[in-house]
Amino acid sequence: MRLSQYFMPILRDDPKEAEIISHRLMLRAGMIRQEAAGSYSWLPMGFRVLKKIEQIVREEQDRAGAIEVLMPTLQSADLWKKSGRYDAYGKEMLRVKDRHDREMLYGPTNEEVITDIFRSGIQSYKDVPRNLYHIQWKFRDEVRPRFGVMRGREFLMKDAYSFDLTAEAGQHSYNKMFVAYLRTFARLGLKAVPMRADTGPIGGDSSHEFLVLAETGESGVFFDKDFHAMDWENFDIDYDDVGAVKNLVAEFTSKYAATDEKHDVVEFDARVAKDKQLSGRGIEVGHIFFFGDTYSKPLGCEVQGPDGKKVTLQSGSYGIGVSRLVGGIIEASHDKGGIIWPEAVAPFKVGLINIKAGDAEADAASDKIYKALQAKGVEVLYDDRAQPGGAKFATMDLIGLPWQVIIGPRGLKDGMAEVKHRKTDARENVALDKVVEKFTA
RNA sequence: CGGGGCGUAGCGCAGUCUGGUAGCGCACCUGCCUUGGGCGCAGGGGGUCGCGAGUUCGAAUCCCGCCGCCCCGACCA
Repeated sequence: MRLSQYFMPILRDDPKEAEIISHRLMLRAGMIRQEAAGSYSWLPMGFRVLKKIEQIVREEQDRAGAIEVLMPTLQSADLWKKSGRYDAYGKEMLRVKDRHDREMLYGPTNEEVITDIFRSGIQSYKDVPRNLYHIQWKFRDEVRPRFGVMRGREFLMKDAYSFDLTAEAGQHSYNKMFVAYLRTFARLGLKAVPMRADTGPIGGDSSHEFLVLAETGESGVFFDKDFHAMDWENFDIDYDDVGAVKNLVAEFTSKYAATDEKHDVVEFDARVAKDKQLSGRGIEVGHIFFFGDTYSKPLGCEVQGPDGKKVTLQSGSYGIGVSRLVGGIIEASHDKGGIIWPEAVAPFKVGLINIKAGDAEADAASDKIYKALQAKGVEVLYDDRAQPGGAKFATMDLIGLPWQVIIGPRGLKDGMAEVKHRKTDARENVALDKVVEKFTA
């Protein structure tokens, strides 16, 4: 993409409404635009990142055996009345009426709908286990939306729902999602620590929140320093190997980690040596629950078992805040100059800077590399505008593409381009005809 | 929902107390110059001053009502 033909409205000054860094940088980099409190339009740069995160989440759900569907944003109130949540949910649920005065709502979550869908599609114990998920916009009418996309009212969420014959089988479904989350966040370049979470009325310990450590997080967190020494990248595992999956979950739940809501000082002291006790703040990017028959029972989600008797299914639900992750990744990865995108989610891999746009030689060299990168399928944003070099560097640092290729008279006289790594600021002179292979190797 | 604050050009702000032709910086447009870290010179465009009603010869400014947005707290992917 040529920047001269793109839509990337960057701001030089910080918008005053944005307090936290990710919100400021997203606005300044022209990724989003606020439409109302907690409601944002996604501009091209932001949308590209959102789609990349969504795709990684999707791939890891698929790999774990979940099956993608798509449910509507507007739901009928009927199902919610059956489950008892229509009244229980309170003002956070946006309620609307259609032209026939029927009660509808903008889905804040989908347990009711999915359970109803699943119920009507299956009859036999042979039809389980299954895990259905979708990636859809949700609306929760938060009292106080804030922090940009980190706490919007409208947000993109992946929510998966598992159905099993027994609680024991359900636990395996839960464990698979746990592992899928470890894999997902690792691919996003994040270290998201699983922490025991409130299960509400269900009890047990089958609920975990995944928190990205960041100063601006909304939750206080307490955890064992040993978490940092664990292997957060290699999660190759056979999802059908019940024992192996269980062991991996056990490993990542063996050390103390809790949000301030669940923090137990006595237990912390007992399990973690003083010099290994860490505390800080975290951003909740995922939350998984196993809740048994809470929704299957009132909604009559049951199958006929091998013995001919009806069995109410056991369920869990598993959420990832996809739009929140965009902000979360920035919170975890930025510097004074701006955003530093992990390659997996960067809107473009390479930023090509033509320092002397308008100069025949610089234009020719830059155009050539641009076309060659495109031909090789390397995502490149080409700053071909006639602007002073300094402004281009500042812009490129702000939007945080992982690599910058800098073409200017200084290098051109030796037939060289400069390749800069945004994250480390490492610079390397590369012969013009070797630039492309640097990104295709 | 309690407390605090803000709404004036795309962004950041001054002007409001004390009513009198709507301003500054950045951004933008034109030309020249420049091009290795937000460059320089000259010229220029852009505003129902959040909305509505009032007071007044005259309202961004005063009065009344409404709306929107942000921050702190209590609640949440």
